Order: sequence, then C-alpha cells, then structure tokens
Amino acid sequence: MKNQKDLFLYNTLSGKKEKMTPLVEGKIGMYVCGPTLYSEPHMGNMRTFINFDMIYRYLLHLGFSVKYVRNITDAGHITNSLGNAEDAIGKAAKLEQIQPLEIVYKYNTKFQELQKIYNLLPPSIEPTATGHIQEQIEIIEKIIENKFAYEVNGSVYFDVRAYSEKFQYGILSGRKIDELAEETRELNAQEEKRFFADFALWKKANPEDMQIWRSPWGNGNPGWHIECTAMSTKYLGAKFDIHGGGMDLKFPHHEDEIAQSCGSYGTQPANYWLHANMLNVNGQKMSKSLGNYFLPKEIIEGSTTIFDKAYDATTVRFLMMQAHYRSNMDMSSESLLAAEKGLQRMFEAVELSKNLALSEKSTFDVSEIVASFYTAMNDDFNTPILIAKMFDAVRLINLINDGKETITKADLETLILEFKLFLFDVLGMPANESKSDNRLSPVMDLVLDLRQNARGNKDWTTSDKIRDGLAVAGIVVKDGKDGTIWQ
RNA sequence: GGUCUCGUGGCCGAGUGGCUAGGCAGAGGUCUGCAAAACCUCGUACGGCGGUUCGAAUCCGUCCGAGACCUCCA
Repeated sequence: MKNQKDLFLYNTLSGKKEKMTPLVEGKIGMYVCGPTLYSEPHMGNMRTFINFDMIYRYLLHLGFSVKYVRNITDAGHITNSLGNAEDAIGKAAKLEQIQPLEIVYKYNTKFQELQKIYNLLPPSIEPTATGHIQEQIEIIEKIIENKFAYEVNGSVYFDVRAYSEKFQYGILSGRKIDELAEETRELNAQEEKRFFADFALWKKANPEDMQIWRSPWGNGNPGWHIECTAMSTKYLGAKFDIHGGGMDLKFPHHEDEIAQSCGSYGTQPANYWLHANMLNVNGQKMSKSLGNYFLPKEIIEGSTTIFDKAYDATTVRFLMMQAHYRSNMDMSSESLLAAEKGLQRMFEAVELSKNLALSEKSTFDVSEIVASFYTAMNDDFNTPILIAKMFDAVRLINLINDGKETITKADLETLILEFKLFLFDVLGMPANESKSDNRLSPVMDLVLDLRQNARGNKDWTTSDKIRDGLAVAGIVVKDGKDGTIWQ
C-alpha cells in the first residue's frame, strides 16, 4: 500500500492533479517560502507551515528521502512598489530601537518555539537571506549577463519585456502582460523602471537603511524575490521537485522566482508548485494590515477574545487537518470544540485498542481500511478524507470492544500500526502516550478496587464520592462491562 | 476595473453525473445502580433561475452572494 508511485498532487502550474514523479527516484527536493521575521508569526502563517509539515511528513512516510528547505527572510524588503516606504524589518527595528538582526533573532526564537508547540518537524535546513547575499548577487549577475536585467542608478531591475520574448511571464499565475498593463493604471511612479512590470533585483541603499550590503552596483539591498531563487538553487539545485508557499505568494513572488530561474539558469525551478490556502477570520483573510489576526500562543493560552476558552495546539492542528490544505478555512469556538472532542475519540480508540479481545477471524477487511488511508492521502494529501476513514476505524475498534465485531491478532496489529502511523507520524499529533505514570498506576488500582468493593455492596455514596473526587483531579472513571477504566 | 476561487444539512468540512463522506451539536433507543463512554436509528444538505442528460448538488449559461490576487503579506 505504501507505494510512492501512487501519489498525485495538484500542481498550480498546470492547474491539475498530476502524478508525482521525482527527478531522482526515491528522492524529493522541496522548497517552502518561510516567514519574514519582523513580528511574531500569526495563526495564518502557522497554517501554511503546518500544512507543509503534513506534506513533508507524508512524503517521509512514503519512504522518500526528502530534503526540505524552508527559508527565513531576515533581510528587509521595501514594502511598496514606489520604493519610498521603509522595509518591514527596518521599521520594526527603529520602533523597538534595536538592530534589524536582533529583531529577526527575537522573532525567530518565538517561531522556533511555536514549531515545537505545534509539533512541526524541523526542515532539513532553514537558510537565511542575509547569509546568502553573495549567492543572490551572483544570480543577479547571471541574469544581467543573459540580458534579462538592467542597472539604473545603483539599482538592478528584471527586464520583463526582454524576458517575455524568450519565456512566458505569468505562466504560474495566469497573468498576461498586456492585461497587467491595463490593470496597473496608477502607481507608475517608479521612474527607474523601463516597464511597469519590471521588478527590483537589487535596490540602491537609502541613507536611512539599517541593513546595507556591498555589491557590484554599489551599496544596497537585495530584492524580495531573489533570495528564494538563490537559496533554492544553492541547496536543491537549479531544478528541483516541489516548491510550496501560501496562495498569496503566487503572484508576484513565485512568478518572479520562475522568471529569475529561467533568466539565470534557463530552467523553471520546480516541477510542482503547491499552494496552501489562507486562514480566515469571519470569512476574511487573516492579515496584519486588517488587524484581524491572533497569535498561535494566544489561542493555547486562551488570551484572545475570539474564542470561548483555551484550546491546545494539538486541537488546533487537528482542526486544520480536517480541512484540505487548498481550501480556505475559518476557525471558531464551535469548530475548535468539535475538533477537540473528535480528537479525544481518536486517542481513546488508541488506548482501547491495547486491550481488545482477539478472535479466530476478523469480521471486516482490515487491508481495505488501511488502503483507504493511503488512497485519501495519495489524492493530493486529502487529510479530511483520511480523518473520516480513521473515524471509521475508530468505530470498528469500539465495536470490537463491544463484542459486535471481531478481529484477529495479525489484523489488529496491522490496523493499530497503520492507525498510529497516520495519527502520529503523518497528521503530526503528538504521541504523548505511556504517560501513565508508574507510580500512579498502582494507586489507581487500589482506589478503583476500593470503589469496586463499595459498588459490590451497593454503597453508591462511597463509589460516587470516589468517582467525583477523581474527577476533580482530572481523572475520568468509566465503568464498562469488563471492569472500570480511567484516564 | 482585470484575473480567479468558492457558495453543501444547526456548526465545521469532504466529495461526486445515478450508490451513506466524516466530526461536533440535536432527537430517540441499547447498555448501566446512576453517570460517563460506546453502539444503533433519525434529520432526507448541496445559493436562485434556466439549459444539457434517462438522471445533476456534481456539466453549461446566467443572476445573487462571499473571498483571493492584481501593492507588503503564509
């Protein structure tokens, strides 16, 4: 069932689901655009990273050897096309009165913490833009050499018209240059540019810039898009398998990355472009400028007024896994609560499965269920379907427990193994089991034994007192047919 | 204005030309000392209007509504 050749993914480039064929069999190179660390990443940012973490996990699960590169943008980029605004990191630095890299360091520390809290696997490497200025300059030089860029007054711009004669600008986002021209009716104040769609590869330094680098064109800053081209090329080569990022990066960021790669190395960087959809708040994209965002920490601390109570990171992650990565999703107290309860059922089934009665034969087809897990995920990482299939398995486990279905030892082992692999390794739910403290266990045995005696004597007052007392300590007691369990 | 996406039952959220998605919530039942859990049954959903078709929520057109991108953005 674990067949690498059955994987299909939706490629933004073609607008279709395509069979995944790596450049080198068994190996995958994946680049994902990471955060710009001028502030703490919000929940919407996290959703993208959680989704690509899931994708990374599934690729690993299929046995691919994956090199996963996710950059950190720590060089400031001018915030609008006019070029007269400050870069976000520089702005934050001035505001907080510390160095730009202190800003980045500060927020990167938080970002790293969040990755642990939300159970993200660390990428193979997290390269930084400032650590690759030289590589960026070299690519710019190549583009100039190829006559797809020009220098004006200490800045370098990508020449979209020249590029369009050999390549198709707009291939990813479906944009046409002449249409773009009509659309951009204002804001053409960028006099240095020869053509409105040209974009900066290198910007001459402003006197107030806090980060400045030397280049063949004088002191300045790299353009926003060039860092990804430089780092993906360095770590994955000019051509690699998967490039991912948020939908909002499709244009212009990813479009321009393609132009830069074609303009320098004559090849598109990635075979497959994956785009994760946005997280909404009340139907609108979460964004800093709208102010409708909340932080990943606020939700687990319960310090945002948007939700009725605190929800842990696992619940949030599970809720996100219940939506497809290409759909946009909203979060509400109701949906979080539903996820919390649903996940609880999953975990309880895992516990329950440890003590199921075994039979001579199984009354259902385990291999079919397990196959359905793979079918779901192979279809463009359809986690909602996967979860639905897993709930089917949960139901079966409960039915076995009720004696209404039976299972053999071998089938149970297969089912549990695969179930856990998908729950913990693929969906990334933390496997915090075996937490059943060795010292607590005998104590509980004793307490429950006492309660059982009371129940035997129909001393309900005592038995309920024990149950209520344990409830206060967060221990739930459930009386089943074959004894009492606690958690 | 241009390009594009979406509109599914109380909520979240998949999918599909005809066959029950799933979770949560709700109703009834089984079990239980009670409770919890579990299991069973139930609501007969696909924005409006046309069209294609034996048959459409699924394809086409149109209208309404929401959103994304076109400018920094995961």
